[in-house]
Amino acid sequence: MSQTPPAGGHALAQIISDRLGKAERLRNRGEPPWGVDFHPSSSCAAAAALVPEAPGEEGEPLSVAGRLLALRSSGGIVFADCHDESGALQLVASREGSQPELVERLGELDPGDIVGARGRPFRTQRGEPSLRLEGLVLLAKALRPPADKRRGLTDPEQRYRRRYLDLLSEPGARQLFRQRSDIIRGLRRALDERGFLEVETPVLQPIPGGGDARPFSTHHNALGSDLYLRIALELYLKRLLVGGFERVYELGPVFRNEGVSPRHNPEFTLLEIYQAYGNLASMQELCQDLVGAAVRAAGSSPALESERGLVSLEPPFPARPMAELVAELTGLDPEPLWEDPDRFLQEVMRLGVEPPAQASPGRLLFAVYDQLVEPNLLGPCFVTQYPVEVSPLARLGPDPRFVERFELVVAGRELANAFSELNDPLEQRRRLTEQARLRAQGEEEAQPFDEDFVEALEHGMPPAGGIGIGVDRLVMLVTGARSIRDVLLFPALRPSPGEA
RNA sequence: GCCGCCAUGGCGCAGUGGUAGCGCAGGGGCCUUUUAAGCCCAGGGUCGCAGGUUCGAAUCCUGCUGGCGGCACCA
Repeated sequence: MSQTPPAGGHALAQIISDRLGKAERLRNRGEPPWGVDFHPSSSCAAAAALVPEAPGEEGEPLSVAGRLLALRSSGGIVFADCHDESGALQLVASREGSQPELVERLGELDPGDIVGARGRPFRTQRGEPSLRLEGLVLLAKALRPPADKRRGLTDPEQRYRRRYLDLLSEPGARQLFRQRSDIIRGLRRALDERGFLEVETPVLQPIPGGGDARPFSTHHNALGSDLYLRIALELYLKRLLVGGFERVYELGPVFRNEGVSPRHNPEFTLLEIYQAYGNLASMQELCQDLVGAAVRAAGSSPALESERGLVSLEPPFPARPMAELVAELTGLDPEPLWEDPDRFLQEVMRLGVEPPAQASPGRLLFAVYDQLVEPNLLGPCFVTQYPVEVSPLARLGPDPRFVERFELVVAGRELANAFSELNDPLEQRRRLTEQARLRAQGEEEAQPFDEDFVEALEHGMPPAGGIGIGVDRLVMLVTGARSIRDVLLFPALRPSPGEA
């Protein structure tokens, strides 16, 4: 390994080469730059708390481990900021207070290096909690420098592509992902307390059902069959209701072969819950409870600043039929138009709404709601009475044009989707047959027919309530994140040219 | 998939037609209490990629790649 920097080379190449040289010199001295064990007795934050108040006084010896993010050498004294997950502690080596060798060794380390340090806690003249070094061991030499110490990593591409650098240089990033974990744990705890069983169903499915979305496809070599990554959890969880489990949920990734945006990632985390002998009312209550659990777990206030304005997540959330919201917010009353689809279509187009391919009254109503009402609905609001045409898995309501379904809308976004589940196998067969017909006509998002699922219903599924919650969007809402990429550790990006 | 904006040393930025500059980081040196330490010295990029216009392009044009935002689809 050459120790001479390349003449006229790239700055980064020079840095790496220089650091490699340092690593090599350490190795030659019998100090391996990687792979040494070290077990700190204390976290940096805990050590800082043990520092005596009086200047000049020293505490009992202890050890910490972490990454050096700044080194300041001033002649015979060297300061280094050691960071671990808990916080930071300043390491100090001075000719009068430590072995001279330690001053030397600390001084030749680089920002980014991970070290183990032993010493006595004390306070510097300026009052900074510090550790007077009595021992120092390099645990991992960093060959590349950390991000800019002043500004951190501001290029969003780099933040997402090399998340570890973002986490390292932005304390807020780590905090956000800790909140995400807290929220997910809060949801699980709330469900566990209510007697729900967490299950795992296939990610690879022969028929990707339960939602309207285009799937990713793959192939199983040994089986010689095509498989799809699941777009929803619904049909397998309902099979479990047939099987006698009465309260089940699954929280995990689903995959949709669709566009990427600040609110969409091709893989995202979905929570689906099914409760035998539940209905729409029990799902509303559960939904409110879970949103509340998420807010509490995140340590957030129920009064949240969203892109659309201030939102209060204090229950209860009001419930409003879709047709009522449309009439109120667009002035278009769907009721008198229901028997006159042609006029309905005209009125819809007059509002500037892109009409659906199949212009039935229900689809027209949904189009107006979807394009004009939902995006402007601050909420929280349970939007109820969805047209049957757009809800092939939900039970009909008293008015057979509509199903017993709600979506929870907050700040113009769907946060949850719930039904009284359809358990009539004959009706389900008709609805899925209709979906298959639309699919054959080229509607790629219509649901494929799943004979095995219908057969399961023919064995008898108890009446049930079910709900799906977009976990990433819930996390965004309660943490105030603007982009879904901010709440996903490794969001979807195109492969960079170098790794394509 | 469509539209708009962006792309300069490791990081953050300036430079809108005459052959690139600043701060941080990195290298050498001074300094025993610093904490965005300070001071001195030297170094590093041909300006995302490929073409084109021009006597001459980081700077104008075209295409491509990547990112961001919006639309479409959806959660």
